[in-house]
Amino acid sequence: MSRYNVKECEPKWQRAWDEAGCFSAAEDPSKPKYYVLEMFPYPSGRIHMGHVRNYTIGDVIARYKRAQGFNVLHPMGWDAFGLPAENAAMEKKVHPAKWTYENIAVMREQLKTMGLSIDWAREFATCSPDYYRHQQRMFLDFLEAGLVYRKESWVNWDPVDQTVLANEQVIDGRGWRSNALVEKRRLAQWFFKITAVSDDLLAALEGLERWPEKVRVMQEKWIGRSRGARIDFKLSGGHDPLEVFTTRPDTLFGASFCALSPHHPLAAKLAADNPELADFIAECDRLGTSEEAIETAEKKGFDTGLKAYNPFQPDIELPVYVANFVLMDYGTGAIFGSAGHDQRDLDFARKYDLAVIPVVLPPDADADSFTIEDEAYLGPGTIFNSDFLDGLEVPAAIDGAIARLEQDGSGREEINFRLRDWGVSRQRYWGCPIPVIHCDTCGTVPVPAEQLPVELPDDITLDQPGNPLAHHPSWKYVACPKCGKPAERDTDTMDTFVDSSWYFARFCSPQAETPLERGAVDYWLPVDQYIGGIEHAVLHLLYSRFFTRAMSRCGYMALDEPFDGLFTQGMIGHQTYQGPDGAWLSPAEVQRVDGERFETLDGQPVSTGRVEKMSKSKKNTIDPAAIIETYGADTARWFMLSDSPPDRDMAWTDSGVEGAYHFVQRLWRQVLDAADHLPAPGSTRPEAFGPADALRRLTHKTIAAYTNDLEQFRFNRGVARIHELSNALSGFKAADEAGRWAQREAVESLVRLMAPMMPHLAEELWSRLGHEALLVDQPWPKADPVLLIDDSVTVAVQVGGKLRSTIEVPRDSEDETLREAALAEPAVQRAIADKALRKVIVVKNRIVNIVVS
RNA sequence: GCGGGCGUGGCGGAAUUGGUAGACGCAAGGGACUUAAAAUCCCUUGGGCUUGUCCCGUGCGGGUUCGAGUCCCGCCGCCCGCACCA
Repeated sequence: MSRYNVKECEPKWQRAWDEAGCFSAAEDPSKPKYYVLEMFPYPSGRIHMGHVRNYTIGDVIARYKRAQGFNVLHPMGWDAFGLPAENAAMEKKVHPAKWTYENIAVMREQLKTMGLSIDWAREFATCSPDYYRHQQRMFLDFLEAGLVYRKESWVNWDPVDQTVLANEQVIDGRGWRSNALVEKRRLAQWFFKITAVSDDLLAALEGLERWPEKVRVMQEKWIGRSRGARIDFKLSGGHDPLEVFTTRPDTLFGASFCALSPHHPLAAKLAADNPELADFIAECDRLGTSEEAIETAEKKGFDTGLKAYNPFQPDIELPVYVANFVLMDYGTGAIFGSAGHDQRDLDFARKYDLAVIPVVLPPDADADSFTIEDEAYLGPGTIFNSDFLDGLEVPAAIDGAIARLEQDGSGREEINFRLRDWGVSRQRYWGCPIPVIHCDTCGTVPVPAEQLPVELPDDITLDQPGNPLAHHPSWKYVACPKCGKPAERDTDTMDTFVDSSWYFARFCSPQAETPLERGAVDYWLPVDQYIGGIEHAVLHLLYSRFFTRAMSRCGYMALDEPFDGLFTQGMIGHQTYQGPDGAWLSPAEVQRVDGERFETLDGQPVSTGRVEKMSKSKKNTIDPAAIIETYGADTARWFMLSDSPPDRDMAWTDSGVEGAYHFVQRLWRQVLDAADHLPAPGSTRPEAFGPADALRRLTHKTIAAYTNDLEQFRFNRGVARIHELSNALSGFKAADEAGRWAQREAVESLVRLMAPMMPHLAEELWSRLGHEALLVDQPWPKADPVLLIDDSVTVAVQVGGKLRSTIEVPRDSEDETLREAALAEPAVQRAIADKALRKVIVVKNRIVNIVVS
């Protein structure tokens, strides 16, 4: 028996598709478009299993939509700027550009072996001046539109990577790449004004119906809108009033102190002639922002001696503290403490022996006896101890308090966001240069359009810490474009998340002389289906949403949301192995004998750990290139789609891959066996089908259900249906011409349906079935509705809710017929025995339940 | 602590959205073919026993219903995200 020759067939069909130009996309207003995009890869060196899963899912969708008649755009590119290139440059003494482009070359070839339906003519790398010059152009447009600005601010400084990080890039107080404890520094930085659209970014989340709920919730939390009031507290000692922000103005009558952030300007002012306070502030800074520090930090305060006066109770003196738990970058950097109804305020009040005045009475509590002990009361209730607010429910009291503050002129309603503007300056070489020039006379001057791109110099030295662009002997020295006097370029480069915030739009017209071509983006955008990892739920996906709005404001497009549908795939894990000494072992170093695992080299017993995300440190990675080399791309793709739902984490197993490979070979044999005696393609179908009807029904049911599975990303269910049809075919023997026709229909449908998942095998089988034209150009099969409905159905018969029998009856039999047939079953009679019939529930085509007493 | 998700055989997972629990696959066991192995094909496979179309069974305890993996209430466990946001 012949075997399917993967090594011959896969390259053969890849060439055939390529030569026929199957996947090159062009605008065609007469056809509905469909833009499928997977998150583009960082060129780290080799593709990994996460890529294989990501691009397999995307390719299934792209090929399926194409077969359905959509004009599909499915491009690929490289997120090519970033730190690893600089690190590699330092370690291996190779230029970041060389390292990056060599990696791209390797990964491009690896991706091509997967047989993806990609329009490679649109490929680009973000590190190319042909890409980043347009990014510089847009940066300047944003600057002009007021969406970019420069300011000095406290920033997150990563001492290992020697660069600034955006808030989004600080995870648990550590740099997202280096994992180093982040420090606070004050630097002049460029910012994208993402807060200008906070409200819209939040409100529009609701319209993203084809996004995972989880991602929308994460973005909602990140944007963090809260409604409250900004209130002026008069201060003693002739100071300006203290502004505080609160979401609970209803608790103002419970105020017992005020507290400032250690970074608050007033704190600094007071510290100037109060050394003890200065010491306290310094101590707060030392504690830092690390997770441990925050977790264990006790609430601490320093009494400034100042007094504050609540606008509703101007006669009561409130002490003013500087407190370590008050954040400078939220609200106004100052709070009032309402100890009864905020846990932090309560902890603080107990520690410094301040008043605790409850002002919200829980629904069933008694005003005379209600007290606060160790837990603040945060729930709903009625206001008391609060003058004009007494008797109001909390929401009404909030409104009432705000109204009174506005009336008095001592405060106003305010909406606050957690979201901060996006700091994009990075003190690194391998990124897009920020196209501005600093002139002593003219200040910050944009680089004139005709001087773009500001290109990175090639001759750099990476062996000293800090920014190579700043060290470069000549690069930064230029004449001011305005006055002509000597000036300096900005030596920072943009955060690489800027590069990935608009690449999806650039794919629409990758060769355009302008950043984007209006006709192309209007036709292709938004991306209809975006696919990638959940790890970008906030960062990349939020930045892209901002960028799309910013690009629209600057006239590049007329669109708010870049990604109509989003699918986040799960991670790929593998079992972990450890030797007797606890050292991690790679799967290749482990052998299985009689169900036990041993080290291949020395036969030492191996302990098997849980399935964990593939990582170099645990040595549980599998190189996809090796898998494709051995089994072929179709096997790898099929296994990726087989068992686990695509949004869930999955485990890579040898036996799973082998199972997929066996199925590839089985399909090959099955279709070839059948091909020999099937009627030729194009001959006429006999009138009567008779005995072959069951196969025809299954074929059409499979088409309908499988199509539905693909629409819903239920690939594992689809795979099972292919198995089912294949199983039915292997038990099928054609008795006559009609049978052979049904068989041909089943086989060809099987091949057409599996094509998005296993494109090479399907194409080969299609040609072996006698077809001249490429399968990839064949339309998606349509299910015949008549064949989806069975003539007879199996109805379950229960007695008292327990299954006792099943009956085979004509479809849509009358209730009475079902009832009688059910009662006639011997097993049913036995179950009823001498009990009285109470009632019989009949659900047409489904079930009969006989209730006895 | 807050928010979200999940809990079904040895394993990955199905279950028409309240109607025959365990589709499909993996693993395991048995058999056929073969001098043998590989490959392939066939059969068995949730647990139990009294082998009956019997009993039990979808994390645990209750409830609603003719009927619950699915809905409601209360627990337990795991995973993910956020975390001094006033």
